Amino acid sequence: MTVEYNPKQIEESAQKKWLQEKRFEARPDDRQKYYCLSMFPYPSGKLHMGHVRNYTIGDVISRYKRMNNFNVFQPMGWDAFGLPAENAAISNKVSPKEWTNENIEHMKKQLISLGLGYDWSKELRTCEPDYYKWEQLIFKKFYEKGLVYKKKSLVNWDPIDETVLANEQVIDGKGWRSGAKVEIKEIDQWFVKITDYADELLTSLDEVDWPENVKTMQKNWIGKSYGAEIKYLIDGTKDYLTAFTTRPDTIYGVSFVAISPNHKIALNLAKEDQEIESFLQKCKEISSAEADMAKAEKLGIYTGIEVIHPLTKQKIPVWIGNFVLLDYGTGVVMGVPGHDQRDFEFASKYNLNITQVISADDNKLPVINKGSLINSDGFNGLKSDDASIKIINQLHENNLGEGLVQFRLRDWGVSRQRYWGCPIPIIYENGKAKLVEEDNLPVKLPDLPKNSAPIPLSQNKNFFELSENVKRETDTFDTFMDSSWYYARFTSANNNNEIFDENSNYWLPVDLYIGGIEHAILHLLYSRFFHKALRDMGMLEGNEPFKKLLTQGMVLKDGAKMSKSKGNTVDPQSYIEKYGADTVRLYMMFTAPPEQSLEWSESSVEGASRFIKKVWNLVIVRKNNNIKEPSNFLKDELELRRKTHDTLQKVTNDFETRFSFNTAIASIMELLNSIPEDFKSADATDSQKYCLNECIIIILKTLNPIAPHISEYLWDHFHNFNAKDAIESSWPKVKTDLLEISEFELVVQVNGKVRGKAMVSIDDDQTKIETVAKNIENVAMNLEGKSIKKAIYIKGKIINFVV
RNA sequence: GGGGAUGUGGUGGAACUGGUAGACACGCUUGGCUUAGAACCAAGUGCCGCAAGGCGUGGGGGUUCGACUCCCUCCAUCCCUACCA
Repeated sequence: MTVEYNPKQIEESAQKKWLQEKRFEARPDDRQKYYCLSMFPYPSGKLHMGHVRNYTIGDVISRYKRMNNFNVFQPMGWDAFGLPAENAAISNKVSPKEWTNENIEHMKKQLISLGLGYDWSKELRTCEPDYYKWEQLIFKKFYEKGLVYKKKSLVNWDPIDETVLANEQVIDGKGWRSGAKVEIKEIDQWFVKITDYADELLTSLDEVDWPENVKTMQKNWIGKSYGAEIKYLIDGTKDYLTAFTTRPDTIYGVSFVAISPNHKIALNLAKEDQEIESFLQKCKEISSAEADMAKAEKLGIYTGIEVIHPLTKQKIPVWIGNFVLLDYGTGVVMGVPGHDQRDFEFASKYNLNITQVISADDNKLPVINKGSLINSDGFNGLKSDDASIKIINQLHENNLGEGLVQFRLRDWGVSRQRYWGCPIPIIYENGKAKLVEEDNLPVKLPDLPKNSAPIPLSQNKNFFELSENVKRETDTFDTFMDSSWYYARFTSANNNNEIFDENSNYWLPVDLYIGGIEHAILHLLYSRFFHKALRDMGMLEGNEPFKKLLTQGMVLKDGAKMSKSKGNTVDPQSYIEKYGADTVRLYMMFTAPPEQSLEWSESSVEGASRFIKKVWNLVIVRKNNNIKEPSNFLKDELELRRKTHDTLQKVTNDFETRFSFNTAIASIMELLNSIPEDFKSADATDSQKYCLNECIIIILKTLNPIAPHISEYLWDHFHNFNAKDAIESSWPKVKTDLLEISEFELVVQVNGKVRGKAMVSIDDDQTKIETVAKNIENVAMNLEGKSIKKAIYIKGKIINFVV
């Protein structure tokens, strides 16, 4: 009579036990530390599949490391400020605070029910004054270090709702709620000088163990380029337009200069010229998102202004182009239609000159690649790179330009005109910005009146008006500020006197950071910047926050990201209830490798559940009777032992070097399938029982990080609650002497096609192998009447006859 | 537009260093058990073909004794693009 598997009961009691015995609460000790961090969630209401996947990966690795005697720290918290809380407040009439805290309580229960081994004593919520007080302090230190400044910048403005819209709230140029045509508006905002660290953010990527693709994305985002700033005298004035270019070698091909619609000159012209005014209006209709701007049709208008080419002294028209960004470089570009795709299209459209100044094999314009110069008086025949240097030198001599390093990276605008965020700790005395004194931190976010929609701080007089001449800043921080340093605060989470402490130096850096690939650039870049700035202010040690990075792919359904708008979401909760957390965890880890996207499949969950039940049925009916190791084993016994240790070796390797959990699980399944029936029967011999016990122990141990509840339960059961070691410690060791093989299956190919197989000894030399291979009937048939040119033998694998 | 990925049976995926393509699982088919179904167990399952055999890793080309793997080129899908987190 077997006992039925009841996941709910087993899992709840295990989770209760772990919390009671504080199994996952970490403190510094003598062991090697391992800080394993998964990106904390936005508390949107309930866990989604992406969370389940992310956190399962983190927990599996944490538990594996714990079994290998690491001192593991795995905390969890909440990225609790942000836009969705305000949206919920408007539609559900609950305060963002209540909504957020209720969500957190619910999601925390869900995380616990997944069996995730977090140190909840270090839990953080970014919306708590205890947390953001320190964020305000960091801002203060940034300010004092000169890393903060205010400047005008562009936002999406909804004229009906009178609010600033996020890019995602702008749909087809209209506000998502009001439907009003969105306007681009310029307002004064706080910026953090991340560009001061541009070079180091680039070079210290070499210090981290991150996926190459993420490093490449960051490098390209920072975008260090070498080029020149070239001055074009505005005809009839003494003023210059300065353009940055990475291709000074193409300067003789310049046929127009384009300025941004937000450039001072454009704005001035618009005051007097109706046509330009309406053109600028039109430009404002495109959302400020880069992707939208890039997709928009390239449009321009002639300004009537001409500039003097610095070398040829010819007159060149100045255009306003909707593709020129004010924030990048100088807001002015030189148009070289012969050698730039976008300039080529623009020039073709408006009938501007197109001159070829770089030669190419087929001379089909535009020629994007570098080459030799032509039509460039005095520089003809030079190679591009060489010519660039000489041209820069000549410009420099004439005070018309100079070589320059330019970054694509822009300073970080941290101001948000919203309620549910961390207040920026600034006071204006007679309009002059002043930091809030440290003793007066935190500047608390005011509560809202009951049942009130969120009121921006700028409309909350009680908050901002301290006296007639003294007002508070009413912008709140970008939520990326909140998430840029939480990894460090976890290490000192309960210290109310200091932002960081000696525990921080023990735990940091994060040994493994796990999160979605969608954060590959912004969040990771901001956190790296914070770490470096905090280091330079003496608050943290080390150059980089995250030593190793694992970017997990997304969970898809029907080939698309799960989202409410597409209506293709799958709620993990029902699966946890139906199958248990162990099955959900196993499914998540089995279905795809961590880095790849995972296509949700209902029926595959059944498969995971079936395997869990098979393990249950195997172990629940037997006990480890401490059978002594026999002196001799029969062939099939040795075979099972070999398979057992082979599996252990494979799983260890998959965990340790590849994070390849799907293949690890596949090999555990294979091991379970390979147990001979008679080993499991009631009249099995002691020696068979010994081998089966060994196999069960390895299965339970290797399964423990993935399915911790059932494996721990069965472990205790199997050992009569009297095991020598706890399952959650001591990863088993491979008995390598069991793995040696004396013969293998040789694959025989003729001209690369498989024609036969034979068992041969691993020690046979090539001559002997050839003889055996030629004697295989099908091989002989294929060799008949042909002469063998050569035979290639790869030891332990294959022989290929070339005929 | 720019940047980064991915593409293998009906499905998710495996093949780690250029050496048997399709491990493991889902699904499906047949059989067993059952009054019936569910569950479970056994066998089969890349495609074409009665078979011998041939074809086959997004398309086309190349390197190699040998290519899912390396090179060139084209196509499709996904992520990021600075105010979603």
